[in-house]
Amino acid sequence: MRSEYPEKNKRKLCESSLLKRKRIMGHGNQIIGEDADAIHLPNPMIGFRTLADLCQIHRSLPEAATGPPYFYYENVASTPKGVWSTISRFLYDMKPEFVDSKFFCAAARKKGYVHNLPIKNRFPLVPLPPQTIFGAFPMTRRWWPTWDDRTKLNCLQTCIASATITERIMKALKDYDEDEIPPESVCRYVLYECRKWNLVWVGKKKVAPLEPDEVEMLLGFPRDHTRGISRTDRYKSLGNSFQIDAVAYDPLVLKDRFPNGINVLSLFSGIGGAEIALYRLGIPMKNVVSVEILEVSRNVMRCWWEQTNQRGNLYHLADVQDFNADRLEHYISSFGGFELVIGGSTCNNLVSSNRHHRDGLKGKESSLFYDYFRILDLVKGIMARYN
DNA sequence: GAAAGGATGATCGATCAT
DNA sequence: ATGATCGATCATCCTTTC
Repeated sequence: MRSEYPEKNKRKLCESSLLKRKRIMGHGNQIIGEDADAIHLPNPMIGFRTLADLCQIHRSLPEAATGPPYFYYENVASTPKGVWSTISRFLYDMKPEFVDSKFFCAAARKKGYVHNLPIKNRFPLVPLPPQTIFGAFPMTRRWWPTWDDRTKLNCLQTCIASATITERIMKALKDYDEDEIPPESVCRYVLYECRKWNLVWVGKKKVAPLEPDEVEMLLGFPRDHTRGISRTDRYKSLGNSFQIDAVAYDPLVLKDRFPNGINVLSLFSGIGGAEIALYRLGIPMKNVVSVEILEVSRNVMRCWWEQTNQRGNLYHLADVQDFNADRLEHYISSFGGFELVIGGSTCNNLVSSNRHHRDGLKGKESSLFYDYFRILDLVKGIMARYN
């Protein structure tokens, strides 16, 4: 059992290291020294919950971070050193909230969120999705060996295991009876591959990767949300998206605040995770300006928008880099501003699974974070003028 | 061409052993 | 305290198949 103390100590550590960073920062916001950008990931990764929700305390926001608009930014928790402190510095010195979706569903997904939403009185979406592998896939229980102790899946990625991997596993197990525990080296090998590729037991000594519709379910999307596009694109777009239940935990507070609905600026929308979260929370969307570079993903979201008979307007744009002040002025003057700016920028150059270009925020795709900031800051500026 | 298959380490933190 | 080991990870690139 872990006491409360380590968590608090970590917070203090985190705060003091931020202070240290500020002291060390030279002119022009250049950071000098290694210790400067240390943001520690919490363990367990349950965000501000222990302190805020249970104790009902209220966090104070830096002046520059307060809305309007509300904003919600997401990216992967584990990044090269210094990335989260840079993100935090740009986003008005707000401390990221790190949350693992395994506290909301049967699959892990460790993410960091920077947002200025109130953190009191947050509640999970009901009904809760299955919290364990057996809950999500009851049929696997029949085949699950006792020596595989997994109860949750790891992060759902953009690719699945090839047939050669699952066949190698089957071959490694073929000499052992079903009720026999194989030698330790065999178990280690099989478990290593199962964890790495998120394999589940679908037959006697047989493992398989998840199907696209199973990934949809784990991530909280409607069944067959991504049907109609290639299997490869389904895995890719799902692997790049939100876990709906983990995200929907946060904007519930908007429901009471804006009973008539909100205007949403959704950047890096993908297949519409943010919109689905708001929809499931029962927050009407009056106008959604959605920016997404991939046509397949835009089509998936538009399809969902039409099928669910959304009453609001959906405006789709392709490239965040083309989104300038004139365009924003146009939208803001035509429907009076955005209540929420939401999005998770591309993580390609941040994640460990990228062997070739893990270049941090300098990377070709991940540097689009700066466009998130640029656009958010433009919205703040324009809305301040209107008010 | 589009879709699928298959091979390809490194980083960073947590945990363990010394 | 300090080093060894373990464990997880919103992927890319080239080839093959259709």
